[in-house]
Formats: sequence, C-alpha cells, structure tokens
Amino acid sequence: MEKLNKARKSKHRLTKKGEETRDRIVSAAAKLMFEKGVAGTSVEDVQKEAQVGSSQIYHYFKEKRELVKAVIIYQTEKELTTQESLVIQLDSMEALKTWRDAMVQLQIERQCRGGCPIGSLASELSDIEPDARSKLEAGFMKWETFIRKGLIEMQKRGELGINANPSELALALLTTLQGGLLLTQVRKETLPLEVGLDSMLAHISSFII
Amino acid sequence: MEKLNKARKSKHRLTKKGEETRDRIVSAAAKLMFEKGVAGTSVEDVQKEAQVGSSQIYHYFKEKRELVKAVIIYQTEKELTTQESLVIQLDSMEALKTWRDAMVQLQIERQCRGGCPIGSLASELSDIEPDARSKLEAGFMKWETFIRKGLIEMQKRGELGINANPSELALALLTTLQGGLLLTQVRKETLPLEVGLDSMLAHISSFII
DNA sequence: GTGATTTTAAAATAAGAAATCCATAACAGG
DNA sequence: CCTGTTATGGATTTCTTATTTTAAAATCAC
Repeated sequence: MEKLNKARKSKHRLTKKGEETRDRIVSAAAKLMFEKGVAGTSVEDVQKEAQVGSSQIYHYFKEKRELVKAVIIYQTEKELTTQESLVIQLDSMEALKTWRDAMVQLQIERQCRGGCPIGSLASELSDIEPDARSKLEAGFMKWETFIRKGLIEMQKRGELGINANPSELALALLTTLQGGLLLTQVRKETLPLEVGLDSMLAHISSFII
Repeated sequence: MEKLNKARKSKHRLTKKGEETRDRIVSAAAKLMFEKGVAGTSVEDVQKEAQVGSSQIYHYFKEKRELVKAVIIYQTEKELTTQESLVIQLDSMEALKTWRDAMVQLQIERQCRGGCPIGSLASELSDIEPDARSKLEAGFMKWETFIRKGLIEMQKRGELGINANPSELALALLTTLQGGLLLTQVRKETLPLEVGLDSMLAHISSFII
C-alpha cells in the first residue's frame, strides 16, 4: 500500500496533501464498491464518503472508469496484504487449516456481506471492461502465486508427494475459495465456504506423505 | 419453462399474446443481463432487444426490479433444464466426468463470457436486493439437490463409501463449479474450471469403493 | 357483435448520475 | 516573498435512464 513516486504520468505530480486526498477517494470508493457494486456506487456517493467535492474526484481521475481501475489495484494489494497477515506462508497442512479458519472467520465478521473484494469486481467487470479484466486477472495471479509458493515449499521439504502438482492445486484451491465466498454471500452462512475448502484441503492432504 | 395459469395475481390475467410478449421481454432481459449485468442493462436496451415499447414493459412489470426477479426465475429454471439435458443423473463417476466435460465445453462455446447465469446475478444482487437474494438462494438449492441426488444414488448402490457425505460433496462440487466459472470468465480460459472440477472429482472418487 | 378488458404506440416527465466550469485557496521551488 | 503549479468548493451542464401519461388498437367473454 506504499507508493514510489516513479515519475507520475509525466504531467501532474501530486503533493503530499494531494496524495492523501487521492488515497481517501480510492479507499472510500473501494469500500462502497465492495458493498454496493461498481454500478451501484455513484460518484456522488464517493464524494460524501470521502468528504470531497466532485472537482477533486475529477482532478485525480479522468473519469469514473479510472477511479474503478485504481480501486482494483487498491483491493488487489490490500487482499494480498490481508492474506500474508493471516499466514506467512501456506507451507504446511497446519498453515492451510489456519488459513481456512481465518477465511471463514473473516466472512463471519463481515456477516457474509460482499463476497470476495476482488471476485465481486471480477464478476461485474470482466466482460465489459477489458482494461479492468486484465488488472483483475493479474491480481488473481498474484494470489495464486502466493498459494503455490507454499505448496512448492511443502513439496521441496518432502511433505507433499512428487506426484502432486502445486500449480494445479493452488489454482483449484483459489477456485474453490472464490466459489465459497460467492455462495456464502448468497446464503448468508459460511457452510459452502467451509465445506468447499475442507474438501479441497482433504484432496491436497491426499498427497501428503 | 411452461406455465400453469393458476389464477394470476387476481387482477390482470394475461391473454395468449400477452404471455408471449411477456416471455419475449423476460428472455431478452435475461440475455442482456447475462452479458452486461443487471445494472449494465437499461430498460431501453431490453425494449430494443425484445422489440417492444416501454409501455409494454411497464404493463407487465411494475418496475425494473420486478423484471429482474422474473429474470432470476427464468434463469434458474433454464439452468436446471440445461443441467438435466447434459446428464440425466449424476449417479456415477462416469456421469460426473461427462458432466464436467460438458460444463467446460459450454464455457468454450460461450468464449468464457458471462460466468454462471445464476452466479453472476448472485454476485451483483445478493447484498442489495434481499428479495432477489432469496430467489437466487432457492435456485442454488435446487441445483445442489440435483447433484446430491446423484451422489446419494451412488451411495445407495454401494459405489460410494458409507463414510462419504453426499450433501457436503454436492455443495463442495457446486462451490467449486461457481468459482471455476468466475475465474474462467476473468482469465478467458477454462483452466481454472477444469482444474477445480478435476480436483473435486478426484476427492469424490477417493470415496469410491 | 358489443362492451369491457387487455395490449400497444409514442411522447412527455422526472430523477439520477457523470462530467465540466470557474473561481479561489494552498502549496513548492526559486 | 513571488510565481507557477496543484488543490478545493460547489454550482452548472449534459446525459442517461427509469417511469408516467394519454390515447388508440386489438382481443376476449358473453
């Protein structure tokens, strides 16, 4: 969530205060779009939440679409941070179980609202905003890599059989997580997430030596 | 997709032609909302697609929200029909594999556009339209039941171990399917769906006797 | 056939949201 | 300080979209 000022798009470098305001807008937008969806969040809603005027929003973002792109980047980074804060590495069955519990707990705290911060953006935007789609794809890729690294580590250590395919298992786990978050959001209970992850973890543990 | 006229909401019974028009509106709306999302589909878009005027839409539906509800019911019924046309029952590993292949094939034909017809509605509406949410929940329930029935059948026949829990496996499979459809939509390739379903089928087959 | 009801057409209204403007204030670098 | 750039306030315009209205045409039940 930091930011290296590597020469902002040529024009318009931001001052300290400007950066703060911009961040405030993005996180306000992220919050609202997570709760109400992108289309369900008007620029005016963002203004109120971030305590800014419309001129400010359009000063920092050419159009709403640009703001949405910033939100995607913000959410992607934030999710990765969250993941890493839950478990340093997913490199043991124990770590995987801890992570599973933490994900379930998170949904409980959220009262099953909002599904996945990235997934819901993906569902809404993938087919209508190519630009957004590729950013979301990249976000998922990073997430997948985080999971895969842990599994590869397990395999290196000899915990996971050589016949296991960490790349596939990581993708499958992420896939089930996404489905679980979606169904949890619809049903307003964590059962689908629990059952989905448990099944996938059982599958992974079938490769444990 | 048929309709028994069990005394339409007291007032306003529909004539044959009226029913046709109504159906045309719903299926046009369903198509567009699948492609562009609910918020991304204006009533005017629906008018053009269905070749009707706005007065017709508002004659059959009190407001857009009502139309959306009709779309949910339509898509739920349609999806169930599709599922049953792919495989009569999911009551053997072979049937499960056939089904898996068919789902992947379907996404290829759709060029990975649109994700799941029910899932994408769910993602967009669950948290903002309680009424829609419960209808979507019911839709998923039916789907889950369809899967569960097959697994129970397998267990009855002694193919599936007594230690397997058909309810959980069915829910887990549906969960992974949803995640797979979502990630497939984002990545524009069927790999997540394939890997997810394969892993879950492997897990199920671990209970095979 | 006829009178009531349902269906359709076209235009008008209303509401909401995106984007623009213009004036003013704050700031950074020389 | 002084000056050009960046930041802000908030009214205004421009668009898009939902919804209503009015009235004519088609259809149905008797």
